Amino acid sequence: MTLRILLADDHAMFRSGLRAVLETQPDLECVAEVEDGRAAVAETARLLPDLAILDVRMPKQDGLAAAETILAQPGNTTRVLMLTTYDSDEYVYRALSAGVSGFLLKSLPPEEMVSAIRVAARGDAVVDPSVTRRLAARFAAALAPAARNPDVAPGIDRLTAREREVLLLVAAGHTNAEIGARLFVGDETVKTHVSRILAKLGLRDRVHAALYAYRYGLARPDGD
Amino acid sequence: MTLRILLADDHAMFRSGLRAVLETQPDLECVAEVEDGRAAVAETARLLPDLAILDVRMPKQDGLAAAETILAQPGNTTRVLMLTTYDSDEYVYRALSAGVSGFLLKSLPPEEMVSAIRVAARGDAVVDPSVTRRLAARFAAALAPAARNPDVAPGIDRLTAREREVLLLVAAGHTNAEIGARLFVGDETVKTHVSRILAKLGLRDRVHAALYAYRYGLARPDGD
DNA sequence: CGCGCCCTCCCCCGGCCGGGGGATTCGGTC
DNA sequence: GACCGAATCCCCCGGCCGGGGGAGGGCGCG
Repeated sequence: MTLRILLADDHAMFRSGLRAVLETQPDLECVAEVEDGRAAVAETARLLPDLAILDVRMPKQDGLAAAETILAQPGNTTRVLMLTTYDSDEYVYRALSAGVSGFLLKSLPPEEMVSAIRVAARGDAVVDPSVTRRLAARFAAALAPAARNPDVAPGIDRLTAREREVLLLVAAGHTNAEIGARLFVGDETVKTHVSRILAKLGLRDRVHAALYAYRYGLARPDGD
Repeated sequence: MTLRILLADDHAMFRSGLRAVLETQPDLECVAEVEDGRAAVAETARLLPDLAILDVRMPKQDGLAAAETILAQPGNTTRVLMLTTYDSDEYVYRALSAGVSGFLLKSLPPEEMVSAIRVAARGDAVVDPSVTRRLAARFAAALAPAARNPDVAPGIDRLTAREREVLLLVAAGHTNAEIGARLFVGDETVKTHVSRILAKLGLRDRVHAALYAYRYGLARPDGD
């Protein structure tokens, strides 16, 4: 089974270079090359590739916006790998929020690029080490205040780790299908999680679940 | 300049295997081997290695606690690489909060282990793809609100007084029928109001309407 | 008066949601 | 090995929800 890949970058030189790298691998097939974000979205919808490799900077629509559009499609199965020349905090946060499967620098050696593509295609995520470092620091900083939160949410300890994860996504306003796509599981599974959450916390529906999360500071309304 | 490394794992077999891998690299030197967390902390303090490779599960004190102790030392210069057999969310969060430079599965191929060691030693971070995936999901759900901007509710002025009233009740978690009962109108009427609210504000469903209300301070999660 | 806006109610319909089952796999525990 | 919890996926079904219509009545304004 070959991996069908879409390539989006405004530099023809870079595209052909990457394409050449892909062609060294018999199981990787480049099904489309586009040079702007809008075309990336359109071609992804048309060809349904397994993976879309998007440059952050592109004309008409940048790669971040394109990634958000693609990953927000109901029933989307295309994973997204973001590429950038220089890393930047905002880009990373926005990309991860959108649910991309990878965030890499263009300076990555070809063989590592290939392995990253395979990782992303199977649903795992790969982030450049220099980016991971700051991500980890940010994560640690944001986790510290959460640890010393006074008002403890009643019954939250009865939830499993996965259920808490789903609860936050519900609170962010996502549908079951979207949550499934973001967590790389079926929407049926998400339904089960949501049902258990509601039962364990004694809540009526997902709106109340969202209120619960906000009331006890587990989530913020502006954190989509 | 050689990298001085401390190895902590309770399985002698694994230690010798990893040590053998390290010895294939002229610039990597294993300065100590220990089999429990307490010894890892003590030897790190004594030998001041550049890198400590800690298994999560160890007798006396686990790798997480050891990492926290080591990294919390004032003036510490030893980076920490965590290893685990099976990944688990809590482990990762706790490890990253402590400030480790890497979190890898023991199943990692030797050559990748070596490259990860170099990444960690230079201060960047490396996280196993399967772990990164869930980390990204968690990040998207919980951390994104870090970069936010408060505003005046856009489009709120386009709502009629009645619609604003309904919006608050939706945000409080009421169903259309409940809102109808409270306002002494039919639930059909409430449906119309809700539809207009969603259309005017460009929102998708009542959950997003609730988020909108909280985000712009129109309502509070604890104010029913 | 005619017009527009708001509130109210109604019908159809497709889709998401939540409850009720059940099933499997995988770890961990006893 | 037996048992249990967690996570994943599956089916059925009734109900709420949201979109797209339509259709009255009240109220203010030119």
